[in-house]
Amino acid sequence: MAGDEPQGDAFRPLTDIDRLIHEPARLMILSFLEAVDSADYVFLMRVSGLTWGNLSSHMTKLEEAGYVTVKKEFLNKKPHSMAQLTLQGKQALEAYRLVMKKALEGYSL
Amino acid sequence: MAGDEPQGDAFRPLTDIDRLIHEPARLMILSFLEAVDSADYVFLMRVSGLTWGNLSSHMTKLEEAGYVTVKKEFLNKKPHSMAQLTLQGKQALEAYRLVMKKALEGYSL
DNA sequence: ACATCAACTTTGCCACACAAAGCTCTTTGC
DNA sequence: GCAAAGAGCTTTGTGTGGCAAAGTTGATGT
Repeated sequence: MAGDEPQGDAFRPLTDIDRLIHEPARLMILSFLEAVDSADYVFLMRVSGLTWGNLSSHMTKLEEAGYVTVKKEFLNKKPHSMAQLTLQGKQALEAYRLVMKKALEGYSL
Repeated sequence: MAGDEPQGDAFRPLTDIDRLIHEPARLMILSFLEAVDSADYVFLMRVSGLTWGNLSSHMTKLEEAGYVTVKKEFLNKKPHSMAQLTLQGKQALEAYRLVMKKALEGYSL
């Protein structure tokens, strides 16, 4: 009795897409982190155009999801946050890309 | 003085992506409508897996944005809603796809 | 000493996605 | 022929969440 819906449910890949990655700001951040492997908040802010507040909250969410790790240290007596993509984050990003690419192809009936 | 940001602002296509289309349910609906050119709510509900309530509110938003037109008539004494993608909707969808595809390529620095 | 700036975090608000309830007709028991 | 059920929606309610504004903490000018 698996699959309540009669049929055709294989035709909506977007229904359970990863909302955490789907948010544009976060997709940007993850993509950048994938490219550079490690970056500090100042760089991420510059490159993403986010404010400190938004960047901070997005990073917290990504960290809680286990998609990034953030190392906070003091660099010449100033706080400094370094972010890095985790394996889990990389895999989630890949999965997201697959689903999204498929959805962007459109449906040819 | 155009462009407050020093530079590099060409490197974030996602900042002003169309949020109306970015919503998965709506992207689905628009994609389906593009394929069939015209569909009723029952079909859209089946194919998208949305509830009546959600479909209704999403369609209202799409209509208000001018992305679809909805014609409501009585078919054998029952209400019947037919939706159709507008030119504006088709163009917006195309623009969305371009931005999103670019973003999914990732950033090679 | 006071203000300012850098690097954040926390709080507050507003929009919005989803669910639950409501609404209007029609059809189906009984 | 009348009540209950169902089809086809719309409206209301509610919780999540993104963004901005304010707050925090310490170092650095003046």
